[in-house]
Amino acid sequence: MQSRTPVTRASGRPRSAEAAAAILAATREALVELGWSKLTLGDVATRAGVAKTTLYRRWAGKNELVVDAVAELFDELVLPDRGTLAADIEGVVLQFATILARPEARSGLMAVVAEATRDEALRERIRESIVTRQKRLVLEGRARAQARGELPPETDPLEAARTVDLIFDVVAGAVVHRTLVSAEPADEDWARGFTRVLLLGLKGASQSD
Amino acid sequence: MQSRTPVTRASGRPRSAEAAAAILAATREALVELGWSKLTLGDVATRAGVAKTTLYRRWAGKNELVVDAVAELFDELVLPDRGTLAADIEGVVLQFATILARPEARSGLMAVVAEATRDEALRERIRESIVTRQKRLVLEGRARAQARGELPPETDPLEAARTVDLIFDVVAGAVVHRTLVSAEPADEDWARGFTRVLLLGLKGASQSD
Amino acid sequence: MQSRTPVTRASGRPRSAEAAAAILAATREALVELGWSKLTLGDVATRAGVAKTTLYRRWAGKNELVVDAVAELFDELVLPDRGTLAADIEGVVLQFATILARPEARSGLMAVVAEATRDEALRERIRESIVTRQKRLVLEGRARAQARGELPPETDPLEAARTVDLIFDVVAGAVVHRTLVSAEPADEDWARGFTRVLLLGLKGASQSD
Amino acid sequence: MQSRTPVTRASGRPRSAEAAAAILAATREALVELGWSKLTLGDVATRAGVAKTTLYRRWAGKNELVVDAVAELFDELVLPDRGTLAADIEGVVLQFATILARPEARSGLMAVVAEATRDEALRERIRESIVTRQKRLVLEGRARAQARGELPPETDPLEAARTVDLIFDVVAGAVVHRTLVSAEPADEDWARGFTRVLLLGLKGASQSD
DNA sequence: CAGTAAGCGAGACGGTACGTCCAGTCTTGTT
DNA sequence: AACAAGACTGGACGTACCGTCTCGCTTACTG
Repeated sequence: MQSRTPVTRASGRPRSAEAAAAILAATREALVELGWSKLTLGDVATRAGVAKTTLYRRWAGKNELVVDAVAELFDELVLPDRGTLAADIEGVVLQFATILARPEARSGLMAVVAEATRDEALRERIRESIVTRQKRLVLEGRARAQARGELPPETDPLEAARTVDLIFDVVAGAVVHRTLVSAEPADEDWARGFTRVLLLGLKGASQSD
Repeated sequence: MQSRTPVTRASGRPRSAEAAAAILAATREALVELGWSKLTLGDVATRAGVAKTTLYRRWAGKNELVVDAVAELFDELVLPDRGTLAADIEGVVLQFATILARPEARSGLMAVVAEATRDEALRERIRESIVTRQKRLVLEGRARAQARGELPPETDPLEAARTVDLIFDVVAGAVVHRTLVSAEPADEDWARGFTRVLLLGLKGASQSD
Repeated sequence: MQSRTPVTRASGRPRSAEAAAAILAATREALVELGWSKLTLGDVATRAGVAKTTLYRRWAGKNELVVDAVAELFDELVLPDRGTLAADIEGVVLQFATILARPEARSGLMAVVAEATRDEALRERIRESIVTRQKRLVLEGRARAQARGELPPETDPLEAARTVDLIFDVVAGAVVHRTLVSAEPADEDWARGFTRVLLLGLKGASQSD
Repeated sequence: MQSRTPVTRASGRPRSAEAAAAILAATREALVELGWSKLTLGDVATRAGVAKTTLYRRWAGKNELVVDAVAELFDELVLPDRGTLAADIEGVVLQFATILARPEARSGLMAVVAEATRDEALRERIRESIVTRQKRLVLEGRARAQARGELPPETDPLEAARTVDLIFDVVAGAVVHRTLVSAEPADEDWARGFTRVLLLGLKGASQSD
């Protein structure tokens, strides 16, 4: 995720590659069973079959560890090709809702966002590992719709970027709010209704520009 | 917020009314300075000039206390009468963004939502104290728009309720996601763009029903 | 040992008297089983059925705790009345050797002395709790010998004090060195030989003054 | 101190001779600065410019290392020829007190003795490296006094050995107790008083045998 | 208006987790 | 094979809070 090929040939025993994977898996497992607030790093280390020091050597604390553990979950998201833009969006919305239905994602994501309200570095880490990385879905979706002729090619690149951000916040925000704050399921019906409003809104906005 | 009218006339010394207010104020103060995770109930008690036992006699723990402390913040929200539905919505969106810019709200709200992912009772408490209570804004807004003739009177009450929920999740979710996850400001420009998409979407959806 | 009657009526829950006793007993028990270096305060707390915090609330660390635990052991020493000064001294020497044969005394005393080489406060605590307290034996022995007419009443008080110190260092030092450094038993034969040399030396020195 | 002459000609790279010396010197340096309990083998290795593995290849642990480091200090002791037995003894006593005034000796010696109370192998190592080695001073002193005619040649070899042990324990024990437990200086005055008592006692004891 | 039941401040209590430090071992590549 | 470097497991450290408890004191309703 960060260093590809170490330029300076490190001396001493190299860090175990297995350890990092085991720790992240153990973190997700513990999030499922215990949730954020009862997750302890000592317990994660034990589950991973690793000493606490090994864990602290690689992550500064609970926040950083959980961001990394949760970020991997969202990499599962793919843009399905269902033939129409509306169907594609509905598909992503449902996938997203499915991930947010998993306890490790629910608990981990919100807690980390809460912590980030007071920690600029953590905020940046979230933006980098999660937000920016997943905006790819919006970009792909638009490109595919343009290829199909459903959307015209964008003319103003700045405006286009602003629209991508807006779509991302609206989609992700609505799903998160529905499932976590309102605590109602984001099922197919809901996804269909939401997608319709979103697409009509976007279409109307682009025409009346 | 908890007991309205005590049915069983309590004997013994009654609970100090000042204490509750001082504790909630101290909680918000501590949230500002320390954030959720570093806020300790011992510290809150000290700030409020109260013993820890007094605090525990009224709230079961950190979560419950913070829900109450944060819920009060959202009672500030009012629906401004700016003449058009679009302007009214923009006004509420900006007010909401302003509250979410305050550290006690950012940190407290998200943390409590995170905890609620694993605590049904807390989830219910949030729904009751925050979500349901603030849906009044959507209802008022619709009523006012209908009075102005901007919207037709609803025909299907079930569909109408579903739309209220959708609007609430989209508005609240988008603002929260924009400010807390994407960590970008929800300023006037953004509010205008967002409102336009939302209204066009809703209008289109209601016509093509 | 320290506060007789609390003048200022303490507020809050009073400290448990049983806890202190249980902790000191547990400390001696752990010293027997584990020795100084493997004794951990967490283990002592567990044995005493007490939380670690309770232990730390009363003692600053391992050193202070062990000084107190060991000091009590030496309070068992009494000056037997065996009829002659020589016999009395032999008796004390053997009692002292018996105590030093107990593992909690051996291990605890020397370790604490070792730590005290770099800690003036600890040195003072040892002097107060052990050295000064046990010099009473030398004083009593002299008084009894004077009453029997075995020793003349002292004339120069400064010289007398210096002699008490010398006797104490020679007796305690020889027994400790014999048992702990040379690692040979301080049995009756040895005690008899040692006492004879000591008494003859003291008698000779006082005559040739 | 450990391997005299390697019988089996070792293959591979031979052990660095400088390393051992550097480690022992670093150990004494660390004892001075940190004392026994805060001395860490990692720090010693760093000071000696050596890897931890090198250190562990030669010593089993902290105890063994410190015994060796401290034992060398006592090899400085020599029996001065001041003309009379009394003066010779006073000289050794003062030399011994001087060494014990050095922090590396105080702290290291007592700590190692404390550890030895629960470790027979370490006890044996101390007896071998320090006790037996330094008894030479008592033997030399007696021989010299006999040559001068101050003492008669011994007749009973068993009794003579017992006396050597007694003298050693009394001298070493008194000095150690005086300086480390009572925490008073063993200066010239004290040495003179102590020596007088010791010699008179020994003389009296040998006459009345 | 005396009695009494509950509330109150203070702070000790049994626990649990923290994040750090060190012991002693192991795994690299280098000498 | 010894070496420097440094990651590894394991375990104790001393601290910080949690939520409970036990004090002595205060307050307002009740009989």
